[in-house]
Parts: sequence; C-alpha cells; structure tokens
Amino acid sequence: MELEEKPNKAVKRDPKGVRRNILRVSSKEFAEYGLSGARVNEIAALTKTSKRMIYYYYGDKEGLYRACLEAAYSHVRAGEEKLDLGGLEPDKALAKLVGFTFDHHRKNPDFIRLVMIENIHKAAFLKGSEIIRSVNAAAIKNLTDIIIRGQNSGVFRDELDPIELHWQISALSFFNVSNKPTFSALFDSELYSDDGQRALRDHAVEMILLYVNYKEGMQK
Amino acid sequence: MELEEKPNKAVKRDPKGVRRNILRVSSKEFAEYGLSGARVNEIAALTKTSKRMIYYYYGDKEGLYRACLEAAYSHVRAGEEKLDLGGLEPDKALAKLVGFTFDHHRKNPDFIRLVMIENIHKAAFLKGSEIIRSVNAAAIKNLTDIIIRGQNSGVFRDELDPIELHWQISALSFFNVSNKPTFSALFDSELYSDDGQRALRDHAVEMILLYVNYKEGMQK
DNA sequence: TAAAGTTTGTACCGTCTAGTACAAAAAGTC
DNA sequence: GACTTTTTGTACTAGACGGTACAAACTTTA
Repeated sequence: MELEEKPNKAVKRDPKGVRRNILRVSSKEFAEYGLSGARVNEIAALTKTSKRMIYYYYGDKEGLYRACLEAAYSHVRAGEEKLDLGGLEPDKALAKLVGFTFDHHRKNPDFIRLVMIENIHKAAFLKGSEIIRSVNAAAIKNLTDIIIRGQNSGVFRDELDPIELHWQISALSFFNVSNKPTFSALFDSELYSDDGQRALRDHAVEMILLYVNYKEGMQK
Repeated sequence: MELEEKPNKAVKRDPKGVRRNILRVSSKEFAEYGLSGARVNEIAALTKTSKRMIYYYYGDKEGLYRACLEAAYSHVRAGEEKLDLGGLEPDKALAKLVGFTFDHHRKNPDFIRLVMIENIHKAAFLKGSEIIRSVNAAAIKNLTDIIIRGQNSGVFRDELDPIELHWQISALSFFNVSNKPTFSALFDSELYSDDGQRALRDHAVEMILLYVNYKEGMQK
C-alpha cells in the first residue's frame, strides 16, 4: 500500500514513482546477479517503464548501480534511527542493539548482497558517494554513547573502540546472511532453522556482552 | 621455485603443468572479477598456453570456475592439516585454532573472494562438488575434539555445538577480509593497520574463549 | 606401429548487450 | 502560451564475448 498509485486522474507523469520503480526493480536484479551479471534489458522488462527512461534518469548501468547502493544505505539508516537506546542501561542497550542488527541484516538479504557485491568491486562505487559517511556515523555515535555510559558506571572494560565494536557486531550479523549459501552447502546443520537462528542470535549477543564486561582477573 | 620447469629435455608435453598454469591464472581472474566479470580471452592471454587448451581441458567457462573452486578448497585443507592441536590444553588449542584461522584467511584473500563469489551464486557450484565435505569435515573434527576435552576437564560450558563454534570463528575471520573494502571506505580507522589487525585478532581469540568458558552464575 | 592423448594457431560465428538515434507528444511550470 | 520536463516506442549499432571449426603435428603409451 504505497501512495504510488493514481495522483489524480491521468496516471501519467509520475517522475518520482518511475524512479522508485526503476530503483526497486534494479536493486533486486543487482542483488541477485551482481553488477556485471545483471542485465539492463531484463531490468527494463521488469519495470513499468522502458529502457529509454532508465538511461534518461540514470545515465548508464553504473549510475543505476550507484543509485541502488545509495538507496540501500539510506534505507538502512532509516531503520536504525528508530532505535531508542538512551533510556536503557548500557548492558540492555547493547544487547538490544546487537539483537537488532542481527535481525535487521537477516531481514534484508538484498542489502547484504549489494554490500557483498560492492566488496567484490573493492568498494569502488562506495568511495565516491557522500551518503555513506552520514549513515554509519549514526551507528558509531549510538555505540559510543553506550560505551561511555557503560564505562562510567563501571560495568564495561576500559579499552573499547566503538569502531572495533561495530566491526565485531557487524561480523557476526553480516556473515550469517552473506555466507549462508556456502555454509548450508558445506554442513548438515540446523543453524539456519528457526531454532538455530535464535541460538546464533542469542549467542552473538552473549559474546559481545561477555567481551565488553570482561575485566582482568575475573574468575568464576 | 616449483618443479614445473623442464621435465627432461624438450619443454613440451607437460599436461599437469599446463593445467596448473591455467588454474593459477584463472583463479586470480575469477577472484578479481567474479564469474561473469572474468573474461576467458583475458585468462587465455595471461596463460602460457592458448584459449584452445582451456576448452580442451575444462570444457567451458563454468567448468573452469568449478575447477578453481575445488582447487582453492583443497589448498585450504592442506594448510589446516599442518596444525597439531592434540598436545595442547583445550584453551590453548582453541586459541591457536582461532588465531590460525584469522591469519590464514587474512593471508589468502583470493580464496575468500572465491567463496564470496560462490555465495553470490547461492553456492550453486559448491553443491555439485564432492571435495567440499571432506575439507570441512576435518575442521569440525578438530573442533569437536577440543570441545570434548574442554568439557571433560570442566573448563568449557556444556552446551557447545562444534558447527556453531566453527561458524563463530569463521564469521570473525572471514568478515575481516571480505568486508575490508567497504569497511575501510566507511570509517577512518586503524583497524586495518598492523596494530589494528593484531588487536582484532587478539580480541577474536578472546571473545571465543570467553564464550566457551562462560558458565551460568559467573561473577567478577 | 597403431592408437590415444596433447599442443599450437588462427580465423571465425552467433549471440548477447550496453547504449543511442530518431521521432513525437503529453504534462506540468511560469 | 512559451518553455521545460517527462514519457513512449522502436529499431539499431558497434563491440564484446563465449565458444567452435579447421588443420596439423608432435609425444607418449602399449
């Protein structure tokens, strides 16, 4: 139920809608087949409009890919901003953040695949974009707040780098989605059943919390 | 210094050498550009032999890609078998295994990239291969031994799944290489300097050990 | 010595594919 | 009502690319 349909009477003339439609279709195609694997003709065919319009708005294939990438990151940012962690104790806030990240990645495999593809291309297109900085700055800021509060109340260890912590959370959440195909092919396991995913999620939260709470000389 | 050169007098007639040469070149190309991104003509040009021979031995592009994938996994297996963890205490053995995995992935980015590409293709080619099972069965067996010994001596928690533990170790080691480009592009950090990598490695070991050693009711 | 496997080299083919030319008109803007 | 933006649709091109045809000879094996 998007407000994409029928502005007034003549359905025509809906630039934003057309762009959105193109972006939605091409994001799926790029996520599915990669930059060189996706076909402009196929994208155009799946669109409500024509190949002509794709080139009209995005110039060329790479421009379209770049737009998909930026849209994907923007979408992620929108999701993360809904989290309100300020009112929670540091432990709880961090636990919630890790759980959220794990779930979020899991629910957005197309985004993960776009990032995988971008990594295959050595982040060549990400480097030229402005949107990126802002998106991830927010994530780091969230984490920094939590870390400082945790350290001030004496429950977190001293030497914690927000970016490194973000790396660790991302690793456990990203790998779960990115490597699901090979991992499933290599092992007969229940890791990707509902129960397995719940366990992986809980243990990811646990690992991160154990790590930040750890202090020299801790014993049973 | 490989024993690839000069079998006897006439340099000609070296089927294995030719295959190895083709495989080495094409692995690099596939790792660099992906399955659809790599060019058979380019691979042939970089080879000592001709495009004709590539098709003679590998049939088609996909056959060549499959061969690269299998060769890569076999190579990894060879590396892992050199580890001797039986003589170490469970803690030490696990620490060594995690450190080894982290370093190994780091030193073999082409292998990581091939696995990334295979994941993009939903493991379509891995599924048809026999080599896979054996390669990773060894890794799981190593882990299972360590876990059992750790549990018997009372230092490891009870509910530990070897495959899940392998997943966790892999996540921290794999992500480090696979997402280096985007992560570096997104953050100004020292995580990929020598010091940063040392820290990431040490902390990965620490996280895994804290996790397996954790027991309900542990306190400072 | 017969047979099978290996190697070289070029030219080519059919298809796919990103991108464009051209032509035209409707819808919004000011 | 002049002007800009958006939209439609087809046919095409120029090049790239995977793969093959053809022709021939050399090496090893049995």
